[in-house]
Amino acid sequence: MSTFSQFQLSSELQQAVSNMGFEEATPIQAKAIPIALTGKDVIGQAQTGTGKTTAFGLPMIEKVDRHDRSIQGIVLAPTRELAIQVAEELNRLGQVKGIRTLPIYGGQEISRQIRALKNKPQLIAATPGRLLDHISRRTIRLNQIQTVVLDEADEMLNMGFIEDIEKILDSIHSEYQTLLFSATMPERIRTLANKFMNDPEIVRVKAKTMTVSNIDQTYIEVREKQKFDVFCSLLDIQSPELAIVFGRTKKRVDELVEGLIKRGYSAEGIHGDLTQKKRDQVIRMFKQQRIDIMVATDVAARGLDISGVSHVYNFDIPQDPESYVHRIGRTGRAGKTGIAVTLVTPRELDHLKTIEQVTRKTIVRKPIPTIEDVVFGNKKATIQQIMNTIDEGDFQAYKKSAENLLEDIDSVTLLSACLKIMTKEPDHTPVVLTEVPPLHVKKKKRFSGGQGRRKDSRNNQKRYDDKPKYGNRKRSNRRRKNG
DNA sequence: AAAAAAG
Repeated sequence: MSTFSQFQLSSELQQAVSNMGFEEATPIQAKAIPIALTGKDVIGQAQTGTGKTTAFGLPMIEKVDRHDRSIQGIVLAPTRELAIQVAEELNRLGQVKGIRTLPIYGGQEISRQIRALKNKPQLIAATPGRLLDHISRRTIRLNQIQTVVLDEADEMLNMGFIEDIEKILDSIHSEYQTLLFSATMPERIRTLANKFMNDPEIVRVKAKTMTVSNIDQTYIEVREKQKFDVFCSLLDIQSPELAIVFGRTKKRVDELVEGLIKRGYSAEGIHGDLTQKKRDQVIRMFKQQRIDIMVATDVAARGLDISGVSHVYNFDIPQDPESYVHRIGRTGRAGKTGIAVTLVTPRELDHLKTIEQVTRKTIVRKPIPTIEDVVFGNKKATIQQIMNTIDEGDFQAYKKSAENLLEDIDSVTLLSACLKIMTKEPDHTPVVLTEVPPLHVKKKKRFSGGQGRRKDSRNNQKRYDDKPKYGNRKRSNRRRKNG
């Protein structure tokens, strides 16, 4: 068990760490920080939510020369939200030493960023595309770079950023230290490391500390058409403080938000087709708990660290096990237990088994909640509301009426009536969601008949006639013959 | 097949 005081950190950074309330280092921090402080390149294999930002942030900030007002370190991240979050965290860590970090990402007015750059931040947290833009405009110069961090490198690879990253690294001419963090180590990442890193030391954190240990994982089998109603029942029963709901597509997210609002929940959606302004605003509102449900595509699956997320709902089961781990990792943070519920249609059950195998954790089946469960849940929520009001006090104005009422009616009858009016009836406002096609899980490649894929229209026409997209199984079995 | 990211 390591504490931050064991690291060779300057007193300023020790102060910064204790200001943030950190004492014990997480495993990745314990392993990566001492090595990174010596100036060596580090490859850290760790999931999100393991305290990576601090792991690379402290060594990076330690090296910054505060009297030099040029950019001395960059962090590259796969999504805009992540870049913003990393910048916030680095700003907190660097505050005592007076080191500032600027987030640089697409979708925000570039002129605004250029103005902000005039304030001379020493560190930058960026998405690759916009950083390249700045480099070509010469609004960002990378001739004093001491440290480069590649955060979520495998995700940046998946999103096709590797070329951009190489361009960025090629344009740095100073001598710098590289810290690379990645949950997995595919070949392409190793190649990148070989090409750009200098005898890196690899540190691994066992998959066990993969953050899912303190998350209560369950699933409910539902038919597609029931999903929305079942989901609303869940919300009523569990009354989450702060919940993230994941949908499979952007359209789906929009429809879910609309449906939830129709039923009186306070929800907002976030996905890549919204303006960056809107995205920033939704994240902010959610963090301030001005909305308690955030509906998202996988844009919010990785890395986002929002304190107090009590529940994660997979309205649609995620494509791959890795995405599952990332999504549910948004809850159960900072030592608290989180709750993750996944809605699964019958034909997705196999896929759920695959996820279980990969995460090596049983996902417990729960029955579809009954009306009674919902009524009970609503009653409980009402009682909680009353308790909260009592805690807050400030109901002097009602006491006289209460006393008058109690003269004629006994307290149990009176309170029962109050509970009755306050308790929300299950809402049945019809909400129609566009069905998402059933998840097409990748299977082992089968002998394709040697034809390969043809793109000419004649062939397309034929395929269309032969294999209706969602035809029933018997039919397609009968027709599987030309192998 | 979907999502993300430069405009």
